[in-house]
Amino acid sequence: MSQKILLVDDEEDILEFLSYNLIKDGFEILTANNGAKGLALAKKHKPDLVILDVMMPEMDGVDVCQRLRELPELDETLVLFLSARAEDYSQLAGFSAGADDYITKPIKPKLLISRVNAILRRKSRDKAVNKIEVGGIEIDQEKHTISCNGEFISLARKEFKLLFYLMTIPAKVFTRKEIINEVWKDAIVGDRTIDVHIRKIREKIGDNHIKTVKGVGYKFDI
Amino acid sequence: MSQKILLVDDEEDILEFLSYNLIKDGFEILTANNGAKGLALAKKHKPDLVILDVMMPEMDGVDVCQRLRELPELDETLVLFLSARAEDYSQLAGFSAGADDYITKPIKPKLLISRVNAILRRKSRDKAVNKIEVGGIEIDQEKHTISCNGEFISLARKEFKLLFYLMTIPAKVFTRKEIINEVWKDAIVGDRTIDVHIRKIREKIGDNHIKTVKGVGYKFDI
DNA sequence: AAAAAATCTTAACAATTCCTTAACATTAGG
DNA sequence: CCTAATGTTAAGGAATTGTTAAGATTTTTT
Repeated sequence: MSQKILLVDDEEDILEFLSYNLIKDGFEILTANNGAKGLALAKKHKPDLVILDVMMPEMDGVDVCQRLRELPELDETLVLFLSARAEDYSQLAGFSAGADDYITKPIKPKLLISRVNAILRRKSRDKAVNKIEVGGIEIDQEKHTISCNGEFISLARKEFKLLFYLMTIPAKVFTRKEIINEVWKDAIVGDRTIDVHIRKIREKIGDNHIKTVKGVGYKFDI
Repeated sequence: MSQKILLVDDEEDILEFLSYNLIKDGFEILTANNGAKGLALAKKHKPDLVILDVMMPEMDGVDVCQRLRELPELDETLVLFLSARAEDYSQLAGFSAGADDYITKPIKPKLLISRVNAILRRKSRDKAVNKIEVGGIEIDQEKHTISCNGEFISLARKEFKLLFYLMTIPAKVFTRKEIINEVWKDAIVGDRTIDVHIRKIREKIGDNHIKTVKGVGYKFDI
């Protein structure tokens, strides 16, 4: 499974140069020659990493990064800045905009590749924590999968989020309020909505794992 | 009641950046730009959490943490390290010095906030009284279960509330009035209602634990 | 961009569990 | 032994959750 990288730079030369080097190293590459296009591509393809030039006309790298960070669906995406020199502005502004790393031009291929690899490796390591296994059921947030005694089951987004939340503290009863706050951060939904999702999860993983505590909430148990 | 966080870092930029993000999330913030000041502030204000930069001139984060841990009045205080990279040194030394968590730079606001919330939530959960064990019977409010010699028994909501209340002070006789006030805060109910619930609890956990004190009330005993 | 598919939410109704009560039985304590 | 307090039981009603299908919404495919 190769990793997707989005390159955003206004200079075509640099795009080509970066693409060439990264493709050679086995990455899947998307490119955009301005910030707006970059944002659109990021939304669509959810790359693992975005490499952003700080200096671009109209929407600069820092702007793009800030906009990216506002999108909840891209909270897994990493950002690496390219800055003309190691100056204060780009480092600090980029940093507080949520950059994960930066490299300075002129770009040396070897350094670029090793930096990109390092940052992506770090990501996958941080995420390794997001695996929970309880009583024969394993849920993996990174891969977005559950396996039930070795058999893989596909859950929809909300179903997954709900089950994952219940599994974070096995046997704890989560109140409907807690569930709504965590799983439906964005919207306001009726009470029956939770039930329906619980039902679907039970349909898929079996009735014995999610228990109803009437008047209180639900819990995941063996 | 907002929670207090003390930030200790020699870089003013980072202090500002962290302050900004944490204040936005409703925390009360104290800052210090070196280890000694940090220690002094910690003693004075007893923050809930101290966020420590590992790398600081003179007294580094690990030192500060060790000194903090020697102060009995701060045994409730949690420590989170900031380390430049995820290197072995900072992780290992930090944890053996008594750190509760660490995050690596560059710091992402969302990750920081969620880590901080997680760690403080963990603290308040551990502290809350939600488990009582008396004479082989354990009642767990979080899990909403009672286990009687290792065997789990399910209680309905009112039954649970009533038993939990009686168990809060073992051997104390609770009057009917007290029970009504605590368990039936909302509604007005007849006297027989209590009896019926007591009966159901006895049916489930055995007759030997809840004793009737005629004319006064009930008590939980071994 | 349109169409198709998958997902999410809701509303209505069904099923279940829980709570309360009333009526009557039993018991403890004077 | 008498009486007030508590125990017991079953039944109805209340509250909560389960289920289903249909209409929105979102995502994916064409």
